[in-house]
Amino acid sequence: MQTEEEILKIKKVKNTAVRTVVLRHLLSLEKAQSLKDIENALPYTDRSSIFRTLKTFEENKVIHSIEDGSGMTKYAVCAEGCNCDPKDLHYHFYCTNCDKTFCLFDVPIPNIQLPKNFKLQQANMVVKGLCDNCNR
Amino acid sequence: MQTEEEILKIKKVKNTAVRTVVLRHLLSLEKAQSLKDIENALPYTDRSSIFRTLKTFEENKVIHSIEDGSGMTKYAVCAEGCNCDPKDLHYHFYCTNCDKTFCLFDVPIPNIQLPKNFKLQQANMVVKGLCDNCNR
DNA sequence: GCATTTACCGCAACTCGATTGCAAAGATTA
DNA sequence: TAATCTTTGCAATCGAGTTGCGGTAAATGC
Ligand SMILES: [Mn+2]
Ligand SMILES: [Mn+2]
Ligand SMILES: [Zn+2]
Ligand SMILES: [Zn+2]
Repeated sequence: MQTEEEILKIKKVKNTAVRTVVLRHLLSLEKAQSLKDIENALPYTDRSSIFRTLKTFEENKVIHSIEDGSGMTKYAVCAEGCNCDPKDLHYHFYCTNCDKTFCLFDVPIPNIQLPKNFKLQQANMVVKGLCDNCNR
Repeated sequence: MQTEEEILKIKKVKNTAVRTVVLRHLLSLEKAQSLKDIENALPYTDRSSIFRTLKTFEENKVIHSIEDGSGMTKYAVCAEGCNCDPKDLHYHFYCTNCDKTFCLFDVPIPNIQLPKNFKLQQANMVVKGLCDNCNR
């Protein structure tokens, strides 16, 4: 597991206090976080600073965003070597019981046979249901 | 192709003026529509009435909603026989050039091998890229 | 080191899609 | 018809996201 500093260095994002604390927070949780989640967890850091940090992170592929249908965009740290290309596509799971959203890095995404002449650039794949913890 | 009246009858939704015109509008376009799209297209119908109509339609599986990442929820009429179950899952395509979002009913969704003890209920699968019209 | 430029941060205000309270109008039932 | 339930339109509100701006800090040039 890389440290915040290593990640920011690799992705060529300048290290600042806010960026370090936001990235550290995202790394510390397996669950994708919303802006509000982060804001609540880091009460001394301003919302707009967190917001701009997330934008910067996303532009530089430190994190990727997930639209899970909850009304709030969630953010998760990219896997090592991720370039946010089609090859880095993976499912996300949203648990309808515990509200947890996370990356399913280990579930293979099959080839998507788009209609003739369509070009794939990106995807937002959210699978919804019960996580192992809630399905008992 | 079923008429509005037939669809509402099958789905056991009472037929009203607003419902008929909203459903007719959705049926007339192949592209998924946002609340604002519909509002603009039906200037004499109130936004909140359209909003509540869409909620009613969704609850009764007349339509389904799509979070395409554009910031506005889009709505599309369910296919005949659709129950909004996992078996009715299909991809949606969002064209990053022309902003058109639509159902890919003909692209098969492969089995998703969720981790052990996870239960699939629903999914929001949005593939993004260039549609055939924009990819030239 | 010191002045200048650039980037980042915090605060407050604002945008805009979504949602709700409420009363009037319409439909259904007794 | 009278009572009841549903739908509709209007206005207000909510809330996630976004932006303007002035202050602070970091980087750059001399
Ligand atoms: Mn992910
Ligand atoms: Mn669809
Ligand atoms: Zn769960
Ligand atoms: Zn297009």
